Amino acid sequence: MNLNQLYYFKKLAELEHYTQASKELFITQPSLSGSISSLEEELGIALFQHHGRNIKLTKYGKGFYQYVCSALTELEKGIEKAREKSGSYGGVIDLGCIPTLIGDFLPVAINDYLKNVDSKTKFNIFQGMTLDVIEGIESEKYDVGFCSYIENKQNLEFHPIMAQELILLVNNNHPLAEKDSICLKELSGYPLITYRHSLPIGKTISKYLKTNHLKALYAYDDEISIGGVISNTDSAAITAKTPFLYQFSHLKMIKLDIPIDARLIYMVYNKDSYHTLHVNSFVSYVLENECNLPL
Amino acid sequence: MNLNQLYYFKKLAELEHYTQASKELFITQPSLSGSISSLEEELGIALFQHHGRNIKLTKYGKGFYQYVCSALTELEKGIEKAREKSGSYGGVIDLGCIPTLIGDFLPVAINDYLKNVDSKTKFNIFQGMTLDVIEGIESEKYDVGFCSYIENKQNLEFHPIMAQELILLVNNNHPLAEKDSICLKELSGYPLITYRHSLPIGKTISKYLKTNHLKALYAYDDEISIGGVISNTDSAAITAKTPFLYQFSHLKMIKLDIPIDARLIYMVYNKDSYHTLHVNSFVSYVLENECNLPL
DNA sequence: TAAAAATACTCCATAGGTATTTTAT
DNA sequence: ATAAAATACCTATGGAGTATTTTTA
Repeated sequence: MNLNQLYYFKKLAELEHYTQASKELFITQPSLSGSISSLEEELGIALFQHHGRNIKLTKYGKGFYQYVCSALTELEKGIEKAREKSGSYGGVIDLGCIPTLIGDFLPVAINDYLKNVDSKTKFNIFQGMTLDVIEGIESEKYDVGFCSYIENKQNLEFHPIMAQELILLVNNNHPLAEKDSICLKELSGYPLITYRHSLPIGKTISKYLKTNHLKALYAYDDEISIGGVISNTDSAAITAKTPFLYQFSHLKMIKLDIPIDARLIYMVYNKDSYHTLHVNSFVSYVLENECNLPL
Repeated sequence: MNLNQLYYFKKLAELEHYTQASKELFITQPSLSGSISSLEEELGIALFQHHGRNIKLTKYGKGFYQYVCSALTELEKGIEKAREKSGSYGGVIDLGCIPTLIGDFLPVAINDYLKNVDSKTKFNIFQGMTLDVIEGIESEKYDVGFCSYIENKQNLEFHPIMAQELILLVNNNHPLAEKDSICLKELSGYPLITYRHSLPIGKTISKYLKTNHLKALYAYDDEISIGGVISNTDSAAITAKTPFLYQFSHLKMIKLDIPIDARLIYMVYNKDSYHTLHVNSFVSYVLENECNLPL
């Protein structure tokens, strides 16, 4: 038995006419006849019967037809899914991304790619914390991730794509609100909040605070939470400068003496995973055109 | 693409080891390697990737695997169903049968066939009125039917297989209960019931009653209904003598002057339909061994 | 070095083609 | 006479084989 026999059988079952079916199948009538004969022989049962000079499906052919249809449909779905990942255009790319890039870097990168490289590519975007993104990359749920750096991941390839400036955030009533820039050591005595310590950015900030003997409340996951708190308390926050913060009025962003490359965001992918041409193409494009690194 | 490639892919996806898979598939490792390569090429996507000297399914291979599995499962179900109808033994035969033979003729015929010809045959028995049986034969729902004769069915082949004696049925209190045999014309004046006129047996009986200027209530579908009525009224009934009547006590069966072959029951099948070897074998067996006709 | 997969090539089975015959309208 | 399917025969593609090389643990 082979796949063509099944396609031939399906068509013949629908038309109940060898000559007609053979035309639609782009084979000759004797070829179709032989193909069906050998299928019937292999099954040990007549799928078609003669009614005068014409043919009709038998009871058994009708039964077999149902199974063949669903088998072929299922197979074709599989082929289509596989092909939509490849093909010369129109691939599918699954992206994992931390919140801070979702509204800013990522749509720009994707739009540029669609405009300049392949407008038929479909992007599935999943949002999550860095650890979620990394897990998705390792499990191959995502093709490419955008997140912080994580150590001891030999199978992952990290490429820095942008630096986020770390700033001091206060509301307009805060005693430091007058300043445009400030040193970390001047913060001593002011209540400070920042990201949860389990996040890479929390760890990074913690490093700078410790060398300056500063304490802080490490409790937040993202800039929106931090912005909300700062709007309504007299705490100050160390946070990444992102467009999310612009939604709050009455906030003041103050430059800090933290190196511009202290907080880097990376594009990451699994070195051991197979990637489609589309994925590779997107990765290359981002590396060459969308990186925004200091110096 | 061909079916073997799919079977090969499935096995390789499960074992993730070419040499091992090729053994289980009874082909050589290079053959398997080539087969999978061409499948990957046709799909335009890598289904497996290298991990050192071993291989692993890719994300895309995993997706494709799901579809291939269900397609192959579906196909195999179809093949199995088709083969179970044929095969050298163990076929399936669908029978339609009127109630009067269900408990008597049919189980005997089937048991004899299972004992003497093919013990692996499976019989699906469906009960219905003659017209239901005929409809099932015409629609190929049934392979073989047992029922009365119906006219103007050129595509159906009827073979008489038994005669049922038509008798007068009364209860023990009936004035005629003393008699062992009686002529139809002696029934004038007694209330009579019999089968519904829409049934073939009702038509047959009606013919004999009319030639003797007798009237009757044509209202019943089967012998059990008739037996029940006769047990509890002082009507008499013209009915077929069947084992169903033995469940009633206090009933008397009286011979009538109706020819023994007035009521014939037929085996019927569709001349235009394809029949498996098993069906043909059963039909022949019944004709040769289970017929019980007068003279 | 040994185990695994890929490559190079060879061969034959068979899918599909052409020409023709058989069957039924 | 004609339309439909089956049969007979032929050809060429490609599926599977053997022998060998490449890769990597």
